[in-house]
Formats: sequence, C-alpha cells, structure tokens
Amino acid sequence: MAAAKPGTPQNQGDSAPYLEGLNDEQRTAVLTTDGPVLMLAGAGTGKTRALTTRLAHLLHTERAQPYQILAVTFTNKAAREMKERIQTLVGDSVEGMKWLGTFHSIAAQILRRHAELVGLKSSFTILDADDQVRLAKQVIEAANIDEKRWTGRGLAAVIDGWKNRGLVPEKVPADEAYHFADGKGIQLYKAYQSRMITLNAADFGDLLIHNLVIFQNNPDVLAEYQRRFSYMLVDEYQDTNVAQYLWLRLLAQRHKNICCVGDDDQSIYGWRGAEVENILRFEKDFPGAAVIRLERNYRSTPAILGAASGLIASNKDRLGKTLWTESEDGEKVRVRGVWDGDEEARLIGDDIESEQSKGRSLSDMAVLVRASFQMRAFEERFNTLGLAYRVVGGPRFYEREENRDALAYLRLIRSPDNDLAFDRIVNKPKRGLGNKALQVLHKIARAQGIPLMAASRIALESSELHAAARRSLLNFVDNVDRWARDAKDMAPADLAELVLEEAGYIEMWKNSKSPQAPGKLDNLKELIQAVSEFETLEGYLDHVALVSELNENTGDGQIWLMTLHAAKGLEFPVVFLPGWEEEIFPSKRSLDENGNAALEEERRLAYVGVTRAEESCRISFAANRQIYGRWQSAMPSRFIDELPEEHVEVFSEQGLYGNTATSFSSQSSFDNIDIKEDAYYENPGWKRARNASSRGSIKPKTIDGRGKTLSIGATGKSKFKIGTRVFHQKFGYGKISSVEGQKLTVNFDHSGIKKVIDTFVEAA
DNA sequence: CCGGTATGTCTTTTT
DNA sequence: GACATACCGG
Repeated sequence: MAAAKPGTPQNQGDSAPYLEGLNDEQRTAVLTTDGPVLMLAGAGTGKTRALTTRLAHLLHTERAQPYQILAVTFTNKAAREMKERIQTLVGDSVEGMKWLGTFHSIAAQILRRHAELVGLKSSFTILDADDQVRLAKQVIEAANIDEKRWTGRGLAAVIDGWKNRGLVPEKVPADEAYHFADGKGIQLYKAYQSRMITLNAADFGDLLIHNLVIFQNNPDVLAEYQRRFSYMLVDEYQDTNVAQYLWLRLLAQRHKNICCVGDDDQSIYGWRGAEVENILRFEKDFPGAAVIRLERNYRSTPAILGAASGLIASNKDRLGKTLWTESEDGEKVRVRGVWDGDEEARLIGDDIESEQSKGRSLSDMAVLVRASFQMRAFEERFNTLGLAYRVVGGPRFYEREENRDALAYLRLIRSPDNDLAFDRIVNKPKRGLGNKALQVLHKIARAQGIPLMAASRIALESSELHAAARRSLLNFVDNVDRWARDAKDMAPADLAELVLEEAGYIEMWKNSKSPQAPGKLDNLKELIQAVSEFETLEGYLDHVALVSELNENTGDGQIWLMTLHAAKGLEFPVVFLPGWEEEIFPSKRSLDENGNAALEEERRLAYVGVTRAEESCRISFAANRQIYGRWQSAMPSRFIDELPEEHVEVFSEQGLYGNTATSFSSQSSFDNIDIKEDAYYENPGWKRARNASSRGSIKPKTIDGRGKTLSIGATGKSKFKIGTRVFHQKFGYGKISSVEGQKLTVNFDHSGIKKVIDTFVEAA
C-alpha cells in the first residue's frame, strides 16, 4: 500500500455547519482546497457527501464563483444528484454552476461555442450509437469492402476505440491500421469523419476529440477556459478514458486545483475505454498531489465488507485500501448452490417473499446480474408470484424504434440537412419510396454534394422517378416544409403530435397487428409528454441527444432488478447475486477477449456487487443453465472460491459443490437457522433439487476455520474413472473422458461434451 | 416494392 | 430461444 500523504488542510479552523458530522478524512478532503487532490474513496465511505461538501465549501468561502467551478460526472443522474445535494447545502447559488454536468454535455457546450474551428456549424447534431453504426456501414459500402467480413458495427467499435484514446485519424499508429479491413482502417476512419462534417454531426467520441483539437490548435481558446476554471472536480475518475484524461489535464494546467475522486477497485468500464491507469498514475501527473483515503465504511456489515475485501485482494495493481466499519456483526454472506436457473429464480423469489413477510419493503431488495439475458428468469418468476419489480437500464426509451422515428421527424423539420433522419423516415410509414427511389436521391445528392431534401427537390423536376413515386415524394417534401413553418409558432409538443398524426405515423401503428403496437403508441404519447416540458423544439432535441432515459419513475415498493454495472453507486439492505458460475461470471467472452486484465475487471465487478449490500448478501450458482435455448452445465465461479470462508455460510445440498463429509466441518449450523426464515428447505424447489440429485442428506453447512477460502470447485476425489458410462438428469447417457477432482468431462451421446460435477451423474 | 422465410448473432453501457 | 438482418420470390 502506498503511503497516504494527506495534504495540509487550509483554513483548518473553519467551523461552518456543513462540516459537522464529517469524519477526519472527509473533512480533510473538503478543506484541502488548493492544489491537486486525489480522493480515494472506497465503497460506502461517504464519497458523495465529501465531494458535495467540498463544492459547497468552495462557494461558501467564496474561493470561487459558481461559474468558475468545473464539476464533471459520467452520468446525467450523478450530475443531477450532485446538484441537488449542493443545493441543500448552499441554496440557489447552485443555479450559477453552469459547468456542472457530464463530460459529454460540457464538451458539447464548449464545442457549440467554437464549432467553426473544426469545420462544424454550431447547430451540429449529436449522433447516437445507432446512427454511428449506420454511418459506418455506409462508409464501408462506399469503399467497396466486403460487408460480410467487416461490419459497420465493427468499424464503429474500432473508431470508437481510437476516439476513446484521443486519436484523430492522423495520429493512429500505422501498425494498428491492419486490425481492420486489411489496412484500410485509418482510411475508413478519415472517410467517416469527413462524412460527419458534411452531415454537420458529431458522435459522442467527437465531442471530446473536437475539444482536444480546438484546445491544441487555439491556445487563446484554451487559455480562456484554463483561466475560467479555477477549481475542478471529477467524479468516478477510475472510469475516465484517455481522451477525457487529456481534456482534464489541459484544462487544469493553469490553476492546478483539480480534485479527482474515485476507487480503482470499482473500475468496471475498461471495455468502454476506461483506463484504470489514469487513477494509478495521478501522483505522477500532478506532482505534489495530496492523496486522501476514505476507508471508513458506513454501509455494510463486517461480514459483507470482509467477504468483499477478501475477494478483491486477488487483484494486482491496486492502490490498496483497507475498509473498516464499526457496525454490528450481521449475518454472513450466504452462498447457495442450486440445480438450475429456474430453481435459482424460484428460491430467490421465495426469499424475497419471506423477507417481505417480515416487514421488509420490496424496494429494499435488489437482484444484480452479470448480463441482462439473466433477468428474464427473474421477471418471469416475479410475474407468477405477483411481485412488483423494476428493471433498471433495460431497453432505453430513446433507443426504441418508434421514438427514434418520431425524433427523426422532428430533427428533419428542425434541420432539413439531416440526411440520417431523412433516410430513416422518408418511407416510414410506407409511401412507395423504396430502395430504388432512394438510390436515385442518393445519386443526385452525392453528385452535387447536397443534402437529400435538396436532392429530392431536384428529382421532382426530373423524370428519374416514376409518376407514383414522384407524387408521393412531392407530398412528403411539401409536408416537411409546411411543418417547418408550423414549427415557428407552435408549442413543440403540439407540433410533435400534429406531425406524427399527419405523417400517418400514428395510423401506421394503429393498423399494425403486431402485439407490440399498443405499447409503441403508449411510448409515443409519453414522448409527446416529454416534449411538452420544453419551450422550444431546439431545446428538446438538444436535451434528448445527451440523455437516453426519461426521468425515472420512483421504485417504491418494487424489487430492483439490474445489471451489476447499473448498480454501481447504489446500495440496498438485501442484495441477491445470482449466476456466479464460470463462463457467466466471470464472463467467458470477456476473458477470451482480454485475458487477465478482463479477469481482474470481472473481479472488480464482483466486488462492486457484494459491496452494494448493507445487511444481507446472497450469492448463488446453478449447476445447469439454459443459455440461448441450450442446456449448459456450469461450474461454480472461481470468485466463490475466493471468498474468505470466515465470512461466508454455505447453504446448499451437499452434492453440489462436491465435498465429502470429511472436507467439511462436521459442525452443522442447521440448528441455528430459523426455520421460518429459511422455509425454502421444505418448498417444492428444494424438494425437487433433492430428488433430482437423488443423493443423501441436505443440510446447510458452515465452513469452519480450516483453510482460508472456500473450496467449492474441484476439491475431493471422484469415485468415477475415465471411460465409465454415466447417466445425467438433463444430458442423458455418456462416457467420462477425463476426471479432475470432482469435475468430470463427459461426452454425452446427445448433448455433446460437457463438464459436470460428479454428484450429478450416476453410473449407468 | 413488399412480405415471406433463412441465416446469424447473441456481454457489460453512458453519453 | 428470440430477434434482427438478409435474401429471395411473388
């Protein structure tokens, strides 16, 4: 562990009321206002409190005016929360903090002011991920590259990767060109960028890249912002990518009052370009930086904290923290092995009902999964039980087909040059303007270097289109023109309604016999409702570009269901962590792509999961699971083995983790368990598991102090030998091809080769 | 031009 | 198993 080097708190004597109740470290973090500060804040250590108080302190002591503070977060939600909490501390002067927001929204603000310096107009549109892929695809098509091999999606990902690293096409290392389309990667990147300029558009990565270019080429502009931002604060610093890091470093050069807050153990966005390196390197980047560690945890019980700490200790390259708590001992972390995914959902459902019957609110409980496909089993189970639940993160509102279509209409009305919008809705609903007509328009547009709307007008004058197509296109163009006039003196919500109605778009869904149609109509109503909160169409479209969700409805009385990623920053009294199986968690795909770095990131994800829990943390794994419609056998996650056994209690039928009686404690904690609480031992699911395994006694076990971590995986010896024919409940008959501890590799007659635990097969 | 079937894909996700 | 895209036949 690196030695902590707390900075000298300036103004130590300050005794403003907002400082009350802070612990020493938090207080130091608030009062060390000048110079670079790295605040290493472990999970549940009151980070947000320290950070908002710090901002309040800067304002209160008039070290800075609200508009001189740059405060960046990653999500809109985090920005909103920060604003609200500062407001409770300093009141309305928070309104002056116009530089409080996400990286992207602040970069967009700056770019709008200087757009012409990179060849854009300040009215540029911001493209979302879907548009990016579409555009990338067009670029590939135009370059005559095999679209089967090199997809738009792939190109968009490569370009995104470069942008995350702050690389404009000219700066991409030559040897990286070969990663895509036989060396054409950079050329395609260039083509993509010039297409963006023609469209007067910027994607999310561009917002930052353009900022960097502007700052580097225009020292006067950079100096202006450097002067302005006398204090800077960055939340979730461990999630910054290189581009964001460069941006921050440029802006901080003058005053050097930059405070970065983060936790290297919670860096879980590496796959999106985040560099943990940024936080590990902070003291080198900013010599003389004060490093303040927040290590007192106010959230979880000692067992939960102990389990999490033990788990994360397997990672190398950590700055190192020792979390501690004064809270009372609570229950140990529970690990439960079950037969299959259905049973897992059933048992968790039962647990939730039993907690509920003890008076716990549903909104105090959360199910956190590795990947969203795991959610379905729980949704189904909750539905049959009649339990209210709420999915966080699911399909995003503005990414839904109908909403994107509606937005395309509005965007086209606002900027007729928006070819992407034109493409999207010119034939939606069907107007008889299919591929052929579109090809004509594209040809004209490309030949003359004009937008598709303008090309349409020319096509109408020519005879290149059939009469029917021409009539239809004329009608469409006239409509768009008329709506653009209407837009000038109509409330945006009224306009949206009028347009969708007159375009026949509402009608299209009303006539649709798709089972999803009613839901889509509801979404359109919601969208119009959302528009009505804005006074101008521009205001609305600008807002939408940087926000993917509607304002969240509160989750009172509903179980939370979300991915581990979505859970970062949240906390719940009871947390369920299902699906702790090899290949799912850690995710095989992730490991295949990024090896050990990915494994460490998966482990951090596990750490994030466990540390969300305040009182009760319940991990589970299933021996069999249906993935993509196929049954797969699964081994318990290595992360389960890494949990320190003193903090863990295993509830499972004996066979599941393959231990013989001797490798377990003979001391059973069964007698200590409140039967009402753990009624699942008598419920149908449990009985089924018992019958299915058709083996021995089922008792919960406590692990005693022999050995340091759990050994649920491959301990014990199997009684089976290579070559033995066996029978498995789900996979049928097969022959053993290898034995490793109690893991068997079996070649099943009908299900192929699988790894199974020996207690799940019997000699045939 | 449209609507049907075949084929391929399937983390994590904010902006 | 579900969904999206792609291609083919009417």
